[in-house]
Amino acid sequence: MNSLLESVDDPTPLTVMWFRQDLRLRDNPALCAAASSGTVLPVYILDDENAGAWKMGGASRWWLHHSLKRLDESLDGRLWILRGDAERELLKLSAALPVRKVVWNLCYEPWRKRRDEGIEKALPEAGVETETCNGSLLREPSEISTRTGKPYGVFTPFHRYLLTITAPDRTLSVPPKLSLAQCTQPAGRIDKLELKPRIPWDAGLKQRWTPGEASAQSQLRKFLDSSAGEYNARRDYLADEAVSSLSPHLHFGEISPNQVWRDTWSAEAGDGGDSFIRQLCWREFSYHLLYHYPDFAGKNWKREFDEFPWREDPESLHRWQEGATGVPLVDAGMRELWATGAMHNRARMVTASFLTKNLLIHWRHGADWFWDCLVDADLANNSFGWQWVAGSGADAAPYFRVFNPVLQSRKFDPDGKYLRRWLPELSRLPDRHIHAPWEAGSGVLREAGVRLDENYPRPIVDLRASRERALAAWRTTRRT
DNA sequence: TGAAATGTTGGGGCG
DNA sequence: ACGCCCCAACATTTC
Repeated sequence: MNSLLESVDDPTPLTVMWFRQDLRLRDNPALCAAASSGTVLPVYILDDENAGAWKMGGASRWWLHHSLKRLDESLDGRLWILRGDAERELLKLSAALPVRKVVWNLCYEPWRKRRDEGIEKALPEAGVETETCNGSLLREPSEISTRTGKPYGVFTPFHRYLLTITAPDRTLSVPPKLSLAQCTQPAGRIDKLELKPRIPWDAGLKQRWTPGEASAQSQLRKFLDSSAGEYNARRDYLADEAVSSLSPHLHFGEISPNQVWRDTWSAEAGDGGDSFIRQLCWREFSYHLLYHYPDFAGKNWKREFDEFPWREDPESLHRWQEGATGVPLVDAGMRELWATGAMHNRARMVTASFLTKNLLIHWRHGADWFWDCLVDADLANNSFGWQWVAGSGADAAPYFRVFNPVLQSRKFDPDGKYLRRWLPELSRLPDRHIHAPWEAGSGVLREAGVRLDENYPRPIVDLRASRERALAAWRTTRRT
């Protein structure tokens, strides 16, 4: 605390801009609100104490490290870094500095909502004002309901409604003229959060991603200028780079969904644009559900799945995690995840279907692994996606919709480009056989240098038999 | 934002 | 020329 006090050389009342999932200056309503009330002290608090089971995973921490560095640079090195229980830290800060007010954009994870409610009481009791804004969603989940006043449980009407209330555009908040507080912390304070991995496994992440607001802006620009028009037609093709790759930027709030929405409409990208906007609406939908059903991240939304006979099978789970199931598309996806911290959406669906249906392993195990590996790990989206595939979620795929990873592979990676990128041991197999090496003749395999069970495994489950097993399991718990 | 089983149709080979 | 069979191609149903 002494270092805090010493750094104060100015008694001007301060407004704290508490950065959370909004690591940007552009279109940041809370930052604008803070700037308009005077001298701003920008603060970030790494609060692992309140996150519980949802403490940020390894890949996300890597991203956060770099994003904080960029944000700090854009704030002339004035970003104030704290760590620990946010309420305690804010109270300490307010006691040490002349803080008049704390402003932030809302978050919607149950643990954050609970914590923030406490802070909204505690700060005023300590004589500090608070103000909250909406900076992470198109619309506040609390403002949206069906005609009967209940939360939406089906995507299509939710989507339709969102289009009517949000189109044609929304105003972006203007980047403020910031008057930053004249106090600084010692250098190296971001490094001290120890967000970067101790053993350097982050080479692939570095190569794939550039965290930060500037990168988010150029990524959106690039997407809208080059591939948005073809997004609808090409987004499912695994080897194409037709997707926006904005998910981690959106998750950390390096760009606002509001701006993405607006810029996409103005780009007039036809059905490619519509289709992309629709994805943005899926994001809103998962936040809507998490907000209204705080159990959504941990529990089956459809309660009949509580009796589903999931298998405990650590060995198979491990093979799935490391991309050694013997099913090329599943392994390619899992290796992409491990190497880059992200996975093509089509591959997410296929790998998740394989885990929950062919392997009959609980979606929570899959969600936990993704949570740790994804740079875009997002409680709302990740939980929603897993429950959607597993069939236990709101407006989910019906359980019997089992993906056949070989057919998906042939359809969405016809020339095996994606498979070859992630499975070099199979790269010499001809297109015809790369999707299912165990079905290739021994001559073909020899020619390509593939030795089953030696340099590439046979499938750990029979696809047809495991599909039948899953359907049988589902029939035992089904309520009609 | 499925896959597989089952049903239907129509062209072509062939006795 | 005709009926029959095969089977690809497409449509429908079921899980």
